[in-house]
Amino acid sequence: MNDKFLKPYDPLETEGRIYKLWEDSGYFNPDMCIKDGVCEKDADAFSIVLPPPNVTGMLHLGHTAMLAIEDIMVRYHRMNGKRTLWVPGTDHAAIATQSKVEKLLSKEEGKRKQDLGREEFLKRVEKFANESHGTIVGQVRKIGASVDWSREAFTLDEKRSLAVRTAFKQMYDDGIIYQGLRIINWDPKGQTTVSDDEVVHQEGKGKFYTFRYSKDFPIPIATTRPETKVGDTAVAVHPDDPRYKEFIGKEYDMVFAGVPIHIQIVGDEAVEKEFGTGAVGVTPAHSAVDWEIGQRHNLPVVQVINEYGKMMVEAPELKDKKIAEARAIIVEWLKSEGLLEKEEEIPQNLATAERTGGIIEPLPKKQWFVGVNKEFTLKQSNITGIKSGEKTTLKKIMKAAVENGDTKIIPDRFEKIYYHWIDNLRDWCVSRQIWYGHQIPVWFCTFSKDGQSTPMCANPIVSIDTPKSCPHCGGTIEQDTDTLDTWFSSGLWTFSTLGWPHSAKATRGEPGPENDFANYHPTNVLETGYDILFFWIARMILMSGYLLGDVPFRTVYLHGLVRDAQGRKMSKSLGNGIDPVLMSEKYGADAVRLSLIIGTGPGNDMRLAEDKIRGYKHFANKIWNVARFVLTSIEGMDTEIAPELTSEDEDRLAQLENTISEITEDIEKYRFYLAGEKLYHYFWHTFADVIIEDSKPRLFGDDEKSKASAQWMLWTIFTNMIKALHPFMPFVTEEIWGMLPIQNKKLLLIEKWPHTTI
RNA sequence: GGGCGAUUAGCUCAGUUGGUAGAGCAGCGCAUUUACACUGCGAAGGUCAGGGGUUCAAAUCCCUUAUCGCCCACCA
Repeated sequence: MNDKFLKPYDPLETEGRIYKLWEDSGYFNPDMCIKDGVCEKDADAFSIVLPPPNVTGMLHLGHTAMLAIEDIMVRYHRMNGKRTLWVPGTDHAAIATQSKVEKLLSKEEGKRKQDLGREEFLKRVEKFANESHGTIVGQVRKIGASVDWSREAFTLDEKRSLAVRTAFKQMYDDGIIYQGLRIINWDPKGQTTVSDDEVVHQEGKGKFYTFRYSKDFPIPIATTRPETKVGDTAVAVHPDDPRYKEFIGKEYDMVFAGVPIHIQIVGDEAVEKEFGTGAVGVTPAHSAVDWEIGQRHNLPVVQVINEYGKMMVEAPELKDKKIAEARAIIVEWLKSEGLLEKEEEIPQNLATAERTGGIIEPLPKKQWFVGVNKEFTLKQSNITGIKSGEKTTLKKIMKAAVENGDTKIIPDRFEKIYYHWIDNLRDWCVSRQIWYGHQIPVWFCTFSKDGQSTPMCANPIVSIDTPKSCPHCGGTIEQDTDTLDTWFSSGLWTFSTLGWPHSAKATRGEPGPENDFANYHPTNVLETGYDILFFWIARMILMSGYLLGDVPFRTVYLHGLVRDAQGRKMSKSLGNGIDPVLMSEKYGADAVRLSLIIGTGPGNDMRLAEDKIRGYKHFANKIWNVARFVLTSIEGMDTEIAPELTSEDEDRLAQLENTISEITEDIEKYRFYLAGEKLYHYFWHTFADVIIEDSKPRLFGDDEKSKASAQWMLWTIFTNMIKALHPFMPFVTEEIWGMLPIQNKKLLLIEKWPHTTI
């Protein structure tokens, strides 16, 4: 027996070595598995893409949980002879990464990105992203994830960039992507637009002021934002409101807080008679609702707040004042003029930008949008309920994909949440005024003179390849300086990682990366946290549905958030984060994995304390000690030929079969927490505590037949359990497997999953 | 305003299609020429948040109340 068994199991010494063994074998790559007969060329596929971690830093326990769950599925299916592919990668995470580097730049060098210029700044971001990438792949290895590194992708690399430009062009040509002027969410801190989903509402209190523009104005209005009222161009009332009906159509000129305003009274159904004064001061430039009222009544748009959150009116007392200052000045003015009728405190949600925390300012801006209600013809459709060649919309596709069961979401309550999101979905603003990301593949033809550029040709040039000059007039062209929302490129992830658009016409069946798209798309499972259901999952269904007429994955498995022992979200500022790498080094990756699997169902948040991880370290050691005992007990036994078994041993093996078949079913039905718990419980409290203890007198007794039966029974249970435990605790099981006396042994990684007769 | 989830042992949580309540950690007692002290054995600990209903049978299904948490939403 190996001397190693004389000491307790040492994960630190073992894990790096074992991972290298796996990686060197090449069996994370399905092509290699086919080549060596681990699986058949025409075996069923099991494919999964790794949700690409952001290159903003390092992995946290949420990532570890994700890697553990996915690795369980992948190892299980690989052991079952499937053509198993797990594609790894990282996400450039546009805004998140850029703002991180901006912060570093300011902290370390006291510089702003403008001081460096776009090109130099982007070099810094790339350097940062590269370092972060190195950390991340190291962590992914440490956890034992059996991803195919030969297919690693990055959302901003050349191949993915081609996919992005191809998708953009097709959407533009179909009229789905358009440029439009409307109210967008402006983040003054990040100096960019953000999408509706990137706005986070924070509960707070606000003041609700009721006032009149002037003594002579007939209708009082109410607002939480007095500073925007200098941009009002109308007052809207309900058309049936007896109090105000008679004023509809009238116009007034006044000077409000030193700013001349022109107000017309309009009747609009959107106004609620019962709320406030029953009249709305309409500010088309600084409120999405008011913008729509403005559209309906052809109201002028007067912008009074700029991109820096400062007033842009001429009145000297307000000019260049910050929003908060302007508000105070205007409230003071209202008071001094005797125009303020009421001031109350009300609960109010503050809209902030997800990444920078900046307070969102609604502003009118010309941006690029993906139209979710725009009709187009879906040429080829595999989506149930949508026929090939039928006219449809992105919204309909997204809904049909889940409603008709082409994609299932686990737990299913999230399907309802998903539908609700789609029902409320508005056009997706995809352009960002940041530097890091996929630059929009649109060029404008301009004529430059004296530093002034004027547009020449009316239509922009949208192209996959960079055009040299304007194809219409031969003039010089400039690329749109904006970049795309990071979720645009992540939306393509399931197929951009598999070679689309190049390998879209590849031959099914022939192994090799050039045929990945045909061989592995749609993917089987997408496993990720429920917090990115809208950001990512919905966008993937959108992109895949539109570009391929297919779903991106058959099943979505959502895991919960990992919280600390007190139930708080782990964060740097709280200092309560548990570092997965540190934990792996202390207790072993197997223990960390198991602690994140057991005791947590899909979609539920979990609390994790270090004690739990320690508990599973003990389990790894228990497996180790059982291995030692079994190896000692079977010395001299023939592991090839079964002896005659006692009926008790037959029963024990039947119980093993039964347990494994339950575990198999649990894994198939995505109940990993149950499978893990059953493995743990059976191995420790049935096998070790009862079966092994009972076998001791027989092993050391004189009855040779009973001894042989006991040996065979112990050996059979042990080897099958090592296999069944492997997806959950890959390192310790592979290490033990390597020391077992078995003829023509392969890596446990590619051993067959224990099949049951049941 | 709408929707969702949670409430089970001191703590953290499981409990699959309803069939006598389970684990880890903590704690208590016992055991050291034992494969394993990163151990074993044993005991203790729960009117499954409250109330009502369906059922032969409810932690599980239905209704309701409470508390906590989350998500969505253009009440100015």
